[in-house]
Parts: sequence; C-alpha cells; structure tokens
Amino acid sequence: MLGETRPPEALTRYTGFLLSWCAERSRTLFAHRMAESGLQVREFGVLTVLADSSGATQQSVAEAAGIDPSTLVATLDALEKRGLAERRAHPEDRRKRTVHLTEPGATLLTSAANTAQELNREVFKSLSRQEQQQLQRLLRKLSGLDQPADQTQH
Amino acid sequence: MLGETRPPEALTRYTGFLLSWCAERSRTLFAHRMAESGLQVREFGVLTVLADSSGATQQSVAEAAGIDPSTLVATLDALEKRGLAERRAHPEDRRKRTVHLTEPGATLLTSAANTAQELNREVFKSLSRQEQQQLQRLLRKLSGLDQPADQTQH
DNA sequence: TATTGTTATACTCTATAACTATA
DNA sequence: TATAGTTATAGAGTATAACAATA
Repeated sequence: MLGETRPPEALTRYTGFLLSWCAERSRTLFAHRMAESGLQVREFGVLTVLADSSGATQQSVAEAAGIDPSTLVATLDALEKRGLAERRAHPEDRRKRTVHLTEPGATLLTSAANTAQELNREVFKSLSRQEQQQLQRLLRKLSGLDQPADQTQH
Repeated sequence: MLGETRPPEALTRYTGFLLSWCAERSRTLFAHRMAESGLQVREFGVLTVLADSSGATQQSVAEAAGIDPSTLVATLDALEKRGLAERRAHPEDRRKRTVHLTEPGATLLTSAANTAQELNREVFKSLSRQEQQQLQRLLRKLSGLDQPADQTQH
C-alpha cells in the first residue's frame, strides 16, 4: 500500500496520472527509508551502478544510472566526502575520471539494497505475487526494455 | 512508448524504480503537450476537478485535485488571471471562497482533455488493449482505490 | 481556540548553457 | 574542433510553518 491517501478519482481516468501518483508515493517512501542509511535515492542509484561497473568513467556511470552528467558531479562530491566512492585519474585520457566503489561504499550498499528490497515488498504487498510480476512485466514493456534496440541508430 | 531512452538495467530489479522512471517520462511528455494548450499539468488537474465540482470551496477542490491548499492558491491565481476559473465569496462563511469554472475555462478544458486522451493512447500504445486495462487495474489496486475505505477512521 | 485562505520559504529533481582542460 | 568534467542557474514540484481574517 502506498499510504492512507488515495489518488483523486476525477483524474484516474488518465492512466498516466495514476502512474505518476503511484510513483510519487513510492518514491517518497523510498526516499524516507533510504534517509535512514544516510542516502538520497540518487546516491543509492549511483552506488548500485558502481557495484556493477566500478572503474567506469563519469559519463558512462551517468548514463548507466540514468542521470545527467552534471547531476552526477554533485552526487559524487557527496559520496566522495563520505568515503563511499572515489574518483581517480584515467590512465589514458587526462580529461576523464574513473569512478570506484570503496569498501565502506560496498558495505553500505549491501545494507541499503536490503532495505530497498524490503521496501519494495512493502509497497507492492497489496498485489499478489502474480500481480507484482505482471506489473513488472508491463512496466518493462512500457519502458521499451523488452523491445529490440532501435535499428536505425548508428 | 516513452521515448528513445531506456531505464538503467541495474536498477530495474526494483519495481518502484521502474515505476518512477515510467511515470517521470510520461509526466514530461504530458507537460510538453499540455504546454501547447498553455496549461501546466497541475492547472489541467484543477480544471478537470472543477468540471465535476464547480462551486466547491478551495479546500475541497485542493483535496479533490490531490494538491496542497497552498499550492492551489498559486494555481488559481494563474487560472483566474487568464479568465479560466474564478473565486467567489462563500454565501455563508466569509473565510471561504468558492471556485468556479468559467465558460472559456470549460472550452479550453474540453480541448485539453482531448489532447490528454490522445497522449494517453500514445504513451501506452506499446501495450495491447488488454495489457492497458491490466495496468490500469493493477495501479488502481496498488493505490488503494479499489479497497474499502479505512474502517478505523472516525 | 480552530479553520480558511494566504504568504514565504526551503528542498528536491531536472534541464541547460557556459566554462576549463584536455584531446 | 570536439569531448569530459565542472559550475551556475532556472524551472517545476512538493512540503511546511506562520499569518490575517473570520468562525
């Protein structure tokens, strides 16, 4: 469940509105819970990406995390200050910086990922297991994830 | 479809993240399209609510539109300035103001609602008719809309 | 004392353009 | 010339607290 309040009926005829309403509630709950780990949602996202691709350049981390490179700058500043991630010089191109997950960062991420999974269960617990899978499938399809990549691109 | 970009794979394991990603894209498209009618998303929401409950007080309009009463103030200022809605004195309680949809407001709303329906179709066209209904149903359930009202309240 | 609308403030998220240093 | 990272700024969205008029 997403809290006590309900979305305004007059607007639920637009599925897009319903989608936004649910997402905003979910994101707010997520943000509150993440704050307990001292993380913003975006920081959690970047740490999660770094777990898979530690050592990538800032540009590719930004792309993998779905945020703007300029937004990543501030996020990394904050993570670095707390010793959770670090920037290093790129060995071949002095314009580039590689980004690395530190050990404290990995430790915090493990616990935060557990929290995230827990919250995910809570938020969607009003749906049956099968409905949750349906929703996941529909959203993946909607987002274009399960479609072949655009062939016209170069 | 929600545009060319895809959500970051590393984070799609969290359904809540997928939900937020889809919602944000949908909302951005919606905002761009509504701007053609000269409306912000919130303004469109308020006009839609007013179509059903013209003459209600600001508090009840705010609740029906799912926004904060303080947010409604600025929204109404903007709508009133363009002659799309108007505030009137409440006949019985001088603290209250009733809110009314004007005729130009109703006209604009009709055209904007058409636009909204069109966009809704576009955004969800990657889903079959049945999948769209499934999604609508799942989101309604998730948001608590199809559950009985809380019995513990007074 | 409590409520309605108002005002002011602050914080998040996102987008964009310009700057620097390097290539 | 173009690219990577940085900085600054602006806009929309949201939340909150305090205030004046009125009940």
